[in-house]
Amino acid sequence: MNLSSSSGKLSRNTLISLINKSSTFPHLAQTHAQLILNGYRFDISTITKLTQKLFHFGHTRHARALFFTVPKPDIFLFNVLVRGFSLNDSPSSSISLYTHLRRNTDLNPDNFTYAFAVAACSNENLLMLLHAHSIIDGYGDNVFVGSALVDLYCKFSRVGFARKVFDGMPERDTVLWNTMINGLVKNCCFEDSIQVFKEMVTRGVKMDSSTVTAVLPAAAELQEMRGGMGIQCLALKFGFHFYDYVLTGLMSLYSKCGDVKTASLLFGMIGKRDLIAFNAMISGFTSNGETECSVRLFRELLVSGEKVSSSTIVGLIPLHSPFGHLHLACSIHGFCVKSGIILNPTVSTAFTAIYNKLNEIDLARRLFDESTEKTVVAWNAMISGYTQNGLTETAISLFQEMMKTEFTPNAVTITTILSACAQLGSLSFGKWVHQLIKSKNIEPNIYVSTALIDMYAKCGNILEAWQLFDSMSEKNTVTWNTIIFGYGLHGYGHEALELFNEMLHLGFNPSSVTFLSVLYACSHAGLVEEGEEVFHSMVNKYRIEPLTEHYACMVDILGRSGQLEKALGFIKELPVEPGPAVWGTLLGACMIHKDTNIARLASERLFELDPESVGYYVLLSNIYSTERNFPKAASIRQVVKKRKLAKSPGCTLIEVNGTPHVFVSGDRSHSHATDIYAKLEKLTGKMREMGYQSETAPALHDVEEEEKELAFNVHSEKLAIAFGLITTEPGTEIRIIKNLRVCLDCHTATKFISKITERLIVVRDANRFHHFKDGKCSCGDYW
DNA sequence: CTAGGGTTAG
Repeated sequence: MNLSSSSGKLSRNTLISLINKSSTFPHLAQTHAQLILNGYRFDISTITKLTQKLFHFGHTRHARALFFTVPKPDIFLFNVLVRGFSLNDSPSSSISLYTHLRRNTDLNPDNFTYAFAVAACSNENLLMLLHAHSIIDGYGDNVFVGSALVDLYCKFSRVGFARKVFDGMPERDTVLWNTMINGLVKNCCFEDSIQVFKEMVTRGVKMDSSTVTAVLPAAAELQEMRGGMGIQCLALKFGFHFYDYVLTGLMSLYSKCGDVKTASLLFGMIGKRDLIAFNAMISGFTSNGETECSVRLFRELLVSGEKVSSSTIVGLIPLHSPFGHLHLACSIHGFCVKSGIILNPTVSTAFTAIYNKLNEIDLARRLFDESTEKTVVAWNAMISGYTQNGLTETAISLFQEMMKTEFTPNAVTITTILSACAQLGSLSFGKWVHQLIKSKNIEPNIYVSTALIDMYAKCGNILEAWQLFDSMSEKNTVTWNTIIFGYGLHGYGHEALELFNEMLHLGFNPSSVTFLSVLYACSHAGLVEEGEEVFHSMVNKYRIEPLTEHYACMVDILGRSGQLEKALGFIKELPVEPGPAVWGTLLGACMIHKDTNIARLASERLFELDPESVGYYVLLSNIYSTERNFPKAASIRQVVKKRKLAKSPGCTLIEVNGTPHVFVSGDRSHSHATDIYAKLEKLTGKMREMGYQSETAPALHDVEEEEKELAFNVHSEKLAIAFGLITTEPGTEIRIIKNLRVCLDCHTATKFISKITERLIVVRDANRFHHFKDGKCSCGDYW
């Protein structure tokens, strides 16, 4: 059509319709010319429409120029401009225009102005200022303004403010509810978002598919299948059309909750599957162990020519599969390198984590060292890798290296390092970390507190552990498990049982580990009936299937109390094949009660099941020694020698003024060696006067003394105690850590020493804690 | 609507 040739005047409506129909910028420019020719260049409604369309085509500069030709713009035109700038990546222009409007015109901003200007805020202060203005001008109650405020406060992570605005609104429409739910989800307040959603449903507010799309990720994140299905049912009831977005959200929910079957069904229903849908499905398959499916889907994605994102890669890494996926992880890694996919910190950390889980620490470390862009998360992954693999010293030194960088440890770092600390038993370092938490203002969340409790318990300070536990406002099952285990570790069986009952009373769900901790506590305190009762309730009431560890604990409880036949009967009736842990426990019990027949039976099974382990050989040879069958005992030791099975040497650690000192059996290398031996000699004299005799009976457990001739050697434990006595003030408590179990002689000797020197001596051996005080030990000679 | 690191376990 040729507009310029038309002779008659065009009406305003015709022009507006022409503007609306313009599909390209040149077309629109032509319409603009028509508009001028027809005398509408100052007609504000026509100009406004034109401005809107200009913004639509992204011609911000033209729109701005046009605006300044209008002599007396009205508030509507201003609003279009404020909105237009902010939609076209120029939110600062929106704000300047708003300022101009307030300062230089007589116009009053309206609800649209505020809604649009709020959306253009680039920082929190500005937002608050506009919030205040809107209230002053009487638009504080407007839903449009309210929605914008809620949205922006959430974007600046000010969930509390957003919530205040939301709660204060006298009327709320669907968009406002959606905005609130969406904002909460984006800020990881999943419970709250579901709460708001439920309130919305209860109040009968009309939902739409955006509501569903917004709330589904929260259900998925909480792995709340029931909640998620409720949402789905509601959506069905309200008869929504299941848009691809909703389907993707639902699929992702099922995928995260482990129902990949339903997820893949939904995946098939999605009309146009985008990358996000693929990623969710791939990661669902992977975390469910169906790695072939995820790889297949990944191939499909590659073939379709779609781009692959870093989420795709992270979703492919079989982080949650148990073991044996090293090959897969390596090939995905190889694929990334080959196809030039940049390992961003997230992807790189995911690889580090899987290598750590597969005990491929060196591979993980190489990746960590190579990554140019380290993050706190990467440091944490590496430190936790060392901790999980028992390399506690390396973990701590890497942590110290991190402290020298610009990275500050966060709650996760602290949790990990506390776990390392607990393994190591270093109370002084643990206390230092505790101080660090306070001084660096690290968020004392449940992980940190639980790790602290564990650290104090394992480093010997059960009182501090209890006080921390007692002061915690929020506890979970793991927290309870930790304190129960701690009490068991220190031999306080009755207290552990009391805590267990309190936990149940408060409605916490006991886990498999809970029962392990309780049974463990029973075995350390000789609570046979209680142990049997707990085991029974675990199986029959709580329907928790016992693991080998639970069985071993039961064997320990029965065996220690002398009911060896009963223990053997228990083993024979096990529904599973008993492993070395079970037989080993029985063997240990035989040692205490000197039952050579059952011991022989147990050790035969052990030599079959676990020929590499030395401890059992030592135990059996000790049993023969008890029977004074020395040739047999010696021949067993020969087997150990022949097979070059090394037994870890006994050593003991003591910290004095924060410095660790390590002693081995018969150690003379220490700079204070002369003083230490002199002190021991003096003590032994006093002990003899009080009735002490060296215990000649063989060691009960896997202790230091291996050969008869080593009997002259002083065990590392006594050396450490003597050193502690001469280097600390009288009355100071002495804490030592042994890598093996305490032998009978040392146990008796330590009791005497605690009496003579009036010291509290706390010993952590390979198995538990002993508190020696006034000639008695907290274990009641039952260990 | 998709993605990385953390606490308990004879």
